[in-house]
Amino acid sequence: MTKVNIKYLAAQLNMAPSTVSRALNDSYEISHATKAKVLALAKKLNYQPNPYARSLRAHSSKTIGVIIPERINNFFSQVIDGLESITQEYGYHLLVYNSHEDVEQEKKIISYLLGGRVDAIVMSVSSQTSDTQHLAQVQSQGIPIIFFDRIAQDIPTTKFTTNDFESGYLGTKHLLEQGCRKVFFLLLSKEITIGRERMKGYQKAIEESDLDFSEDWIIQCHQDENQNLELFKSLIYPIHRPDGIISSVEKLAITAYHAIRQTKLRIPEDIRLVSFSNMKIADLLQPPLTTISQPAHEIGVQCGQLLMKKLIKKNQPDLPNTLITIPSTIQVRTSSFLKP
Amino acid sequence: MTKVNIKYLAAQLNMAPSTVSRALNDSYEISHATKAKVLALAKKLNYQPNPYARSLRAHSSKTIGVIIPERINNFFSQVIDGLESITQEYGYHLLVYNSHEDVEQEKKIISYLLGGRVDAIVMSVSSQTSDTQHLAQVQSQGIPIIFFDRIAQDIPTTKFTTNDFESGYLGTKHLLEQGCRKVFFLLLSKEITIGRERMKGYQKAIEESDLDFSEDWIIQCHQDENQNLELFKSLIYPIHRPDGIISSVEKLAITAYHAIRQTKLRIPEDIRLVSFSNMKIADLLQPPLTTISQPAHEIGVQCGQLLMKKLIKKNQPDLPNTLITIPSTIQVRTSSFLKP
DNA sequence: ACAAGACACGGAAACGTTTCCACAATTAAA
DNA sequence: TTTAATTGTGGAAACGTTTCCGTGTCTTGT
Repeated sequence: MTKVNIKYLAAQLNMAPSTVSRALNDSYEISHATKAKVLALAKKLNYQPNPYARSLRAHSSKTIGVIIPERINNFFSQVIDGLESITQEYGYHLLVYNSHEDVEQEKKIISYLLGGRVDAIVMSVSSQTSDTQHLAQVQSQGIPIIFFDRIAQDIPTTKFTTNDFESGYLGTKHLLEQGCRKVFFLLLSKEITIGRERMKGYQKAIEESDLDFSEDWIIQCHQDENQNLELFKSLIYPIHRPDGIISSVEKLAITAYHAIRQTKLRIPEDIRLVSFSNMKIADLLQPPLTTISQPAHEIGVQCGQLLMKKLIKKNQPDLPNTLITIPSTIQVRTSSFLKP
Repeated sequence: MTKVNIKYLAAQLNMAPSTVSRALNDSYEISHATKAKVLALAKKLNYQPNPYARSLRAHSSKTIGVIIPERINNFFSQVIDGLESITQEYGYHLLVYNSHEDVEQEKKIISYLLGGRVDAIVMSVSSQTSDTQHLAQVQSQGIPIIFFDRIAQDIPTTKFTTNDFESGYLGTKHLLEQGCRKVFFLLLSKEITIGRERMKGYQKAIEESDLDFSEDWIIQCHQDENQNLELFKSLIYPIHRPDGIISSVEKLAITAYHAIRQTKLRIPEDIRLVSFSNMKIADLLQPPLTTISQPAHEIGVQCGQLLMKKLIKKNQPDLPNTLITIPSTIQVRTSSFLKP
């Protein structure tokens, strides 16, 4: 039960701690014989180096902080899986936090992470985040930060998104081609960039059509699911209801399904629906949901690769201030498609 | 850009590092005047204590390791959310790992975690895990470990599960009541405890009936989805196909939906289906899926509470070797229910 | 045979905290 | 007034690594 550390090994072997350390790290200045002895004892006693002593000494924690706005969401889980697939190869660990779409929570997490607990941060900002001062502070401490999906535009670093504008455009275009004359756009929050980009794509598609767009076609939704349900029901009940809906996030599409079902309307006969979503089982829904799905795993992988390149070697340049776009794919299913 | 640490603060204030440290920790032996001065400068220079120096000194990392067999799964995400809701109150951090249902991966993760990187481990074992020697080693190092859902029975510690036996029994009973005469049980792996428990419940329900059970009603599934799909199609194609299926995990139920759809059979008319699942949108499936769903968030919360009680105070007793059961709830939907 | 380098290892400092121990200065008790 | 206790602070050690610097023993070339 006594902790087996380098000093203990050294004492057992009648060697200096420095020699043991070097042997364990396979240093060139240690003879094969000594290395063998050290490694044998280390294995026998099941020596495990203390990561904190190491971190303290090396000023690097081999840990990456990941902040996501919600955990119960396939998209984020896939991104983290992708990220982990890269980072674990290099012996990095993932500290994962859920901001619950709450800026205050986000700030709190960031403040935990300052002070060297992580070597870098990978995050998707909360939908409430407009002021990015707390994020700028991360950079000023010299901690690399990468944004994905929901990015903070004014922080100079690498950001990964999908082709949100284009996808919003294509998704809307698709609805118009199906004969929709009144297409609503479900927006989670004006703050988040992807919402805005997707909305702009939507707006462009609408502008190119001959429909007389009205501002109230863009639905600002709440965080609360029940509020959204009531809102949607009120929107689709009247005679002026939409015949098409494009949802910028999966959660809202789910609620839309519920609302439409409760009002006894039919998808796609009465209302056609398209949603951004990374749901695996979109094809099992009633009816199967037309999705615009993001290459989540790939995003995670690319975040990981970029980060490892930066962290593994010393004196690497800062992460370039660029926006990397990985295209989404639209998968047309029954929810938007009326067979002739 | 020079790191602001305690020594630096002390130099600026013309005090000893020990005084500064005590002031920051609000020690009773420091005067109010000094505390005020120190705190003011610390705030001004945005001092952040180095967590690794602290951990090294205190032999505690304020970090908990979480190991799950898959990330893209609502159940595990909910558990982690519940766990985090407790641990973050106490300033604990979560290091999350995905074992991808692979024992070797699991062992590797465990070995990372030994050596003090985490103060405790919360995990659900992989479906391949039968030998638990690597898990026993964790305890021998004095690191508390808690299992949930998929537990390692022979490790003496607290384990959280749901009433798997009972749920398996009730789910099967429900199918029998719907008139099923041949009910298959989908098993992910014989190794995992919950699979076994659920299966035993199934077996009891079958035994109590007048059906002539055959061992091949229990379907050992693969890890690979496509293999399962082919397997299921071969099982439901012949005339001796089942008229009821109970799936011990969500993933297999999804594949069963696909298989049944591809063979042009109907749920529930031809085959009635029940599954253990924490899917949020079971009611939106075609047809809505009858689920036995676990109180995932609550499991996480209870893991967290137990762990915090153990970790916050010194010299707490070991975690009791008990099995805590939190009941699942069955939600009957169309997939298993034939309206008269 | 002797200087010069290579080789193998030991000693000690450093990373940033916390805490044990010591010690003045002040206050309370005798 | 002397002694004892209290209060506020400083010095230094310790946590477990890694690494800088030093040093002694061998080899090698001249």
